[in-house]
Amino acid sequence: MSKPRIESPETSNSSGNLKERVAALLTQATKRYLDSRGAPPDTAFEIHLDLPRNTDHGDWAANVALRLAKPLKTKPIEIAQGICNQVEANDLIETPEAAAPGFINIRLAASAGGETIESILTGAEAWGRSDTFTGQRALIEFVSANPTGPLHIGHGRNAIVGDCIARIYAAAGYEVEREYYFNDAGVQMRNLGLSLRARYLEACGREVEFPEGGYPGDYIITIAEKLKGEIGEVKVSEADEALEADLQYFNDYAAGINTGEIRAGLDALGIAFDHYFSESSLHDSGKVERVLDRLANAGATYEEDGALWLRTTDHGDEKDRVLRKSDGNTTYLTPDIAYHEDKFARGYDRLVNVLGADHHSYVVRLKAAVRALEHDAEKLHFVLIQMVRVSEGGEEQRLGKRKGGYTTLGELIEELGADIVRFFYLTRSPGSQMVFDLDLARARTMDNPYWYIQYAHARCCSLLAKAEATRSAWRETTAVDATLLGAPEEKAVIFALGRLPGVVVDCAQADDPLGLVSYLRELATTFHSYFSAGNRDATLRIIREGEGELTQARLTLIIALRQTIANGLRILGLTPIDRLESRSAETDTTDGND
RNA sequence: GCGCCUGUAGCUCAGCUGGAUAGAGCGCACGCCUCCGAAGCGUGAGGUCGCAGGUUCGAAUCCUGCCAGGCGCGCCA
Repeated sequence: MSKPRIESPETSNSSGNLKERVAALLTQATKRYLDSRGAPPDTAFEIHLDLPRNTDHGDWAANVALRLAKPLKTKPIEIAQGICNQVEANDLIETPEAAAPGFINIRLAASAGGETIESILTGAEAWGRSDTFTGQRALIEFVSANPTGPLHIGHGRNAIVGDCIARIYAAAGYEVEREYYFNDAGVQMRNLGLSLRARYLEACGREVEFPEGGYPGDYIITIAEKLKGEIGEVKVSEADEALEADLQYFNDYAAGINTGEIRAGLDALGIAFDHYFSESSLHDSGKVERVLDRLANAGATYEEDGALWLRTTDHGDEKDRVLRKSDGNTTYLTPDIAYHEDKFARGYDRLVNVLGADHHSYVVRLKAAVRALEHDAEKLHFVLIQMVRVSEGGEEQRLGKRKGGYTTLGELIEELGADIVRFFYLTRSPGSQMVFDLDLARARTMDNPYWYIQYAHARCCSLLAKAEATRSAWRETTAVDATLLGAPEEKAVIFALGRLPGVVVDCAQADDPLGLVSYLRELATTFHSYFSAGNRDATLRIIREGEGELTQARLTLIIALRQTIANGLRILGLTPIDRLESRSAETDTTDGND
């Protein structure tokens, strides 16, 4: 049962999301058109608004008429014309035009531009947020790396994408919680303890064989040295019965340090979790056993070869999966099922799991288990994060935790700063493999899209400061005479501003922040273009001496623009910059080649 | 062998719930600062959307089969 949507006329959604309002107008018109020609009342249609490439085609184009041509057995252009005729008088859009082969082209009315700016200024920090998903709760599980070592650049991508999805969900109205899951009961943690034990003994001058499946990275040696510095050379028993107790000690010590580093890294990125959920708690509380019972009662399991199997093939898997091995231990899958049983019991409307693409086979398995438990698997979304490589000086390095040396997330943040790291991770779709271009990320030049967007924001600040400093009289207001903003460049800016709430909702539905990043780049381009138009044509300059009302209107537009860029950046977790440092300060080329 | 992801301009990538001449950034070639920051803007060259079929009024987008790259295929996690 989905909860009813809460209608709240005070949020920016109802007043600010032009796209939704235009779609509503067309929906009404289409219904009236269908009625007028006696079509069956259940005739299905959908209003889909596209951004046309060609500005002659207006601000939006709808293709309903083309889609209705077949069911109505009518020429699409006739349907388009019919729908256009049914659009009721309004102050939002100009009269729509039917265009061959059957598009409906929509152009915003000039007054809608004024409305957009007013929505932004009255919305202020809330502009861009909407109530589309208000009343719904979402749980975003991400990172979930075990504390067996520092976070690497792959985890970084997961962390940033997960956090941004959470932020975008929140902006689209969801009540969001972030969760980090630890597999702290498995062999990975045991291997960590064994690894530290070996390194500690080495540090004490003993010759030991490094454990199979252990973690060879240098960071374990560092931890071992730290440990030795604290406790000195303590006798470590080699007797089997003593090993487990020792191991627990080494394990806890290493996990403690690694966890601290992981949290510090996430903290540096501005990522905070609402819950840290541990696998061992599922065992302790009996939830693992309970979910096995539930699955058995549902008839989804069977015994074979001394093991307990789950019939995942009933739900599209290629083979059934073992839940409990013949040695009596559960597989890693079982506590994960219990974990998701727990998530569903907590009553979320949407569950998002952000995980590495190398775990994709897990998706079918887990969804099968969720279905077997009779939960709505549609609520469970997976975002698969593809591999990250780093390129520097034209060379690529491939990174793997088990191979030892690699770039950690911490090193990346230290060198570039949290915001640039965050931004660069977002410039590719999560499902595409990405090459993190270190040279470009370092560059404080026009090539770097991060600075390009920040420059647009800084330029707005600079203009407003200039207006303050000169005698151009203007006042902060939420009202604007949009008829003064009729230049094509101005209309382009206004229209672009109005898209923010819709972009955010689209990103939420796609579980992909890239659309918002692209939007901000386009918005920056639109503004830079407008600004530069003033260089060609002085009448388009924003601050015009002696033209108070015009300057007033243009500066109000700039305030709305600054607000929109700032809000877009903040939704992504980035901090808008008011003033860019002069470039000459860092012209000396630093070479890190020695 | 099977499954998932990817293949779009020289390079890195958008677009892929089908729509009007296929986009951006970088690189390349030109042009624009007595003037609100040129960290910018404008113009141009550059593409058989991996290949071959199919569905459709219409396919980069959907379906099928190939080809290439990545990842994963355990009573490991």
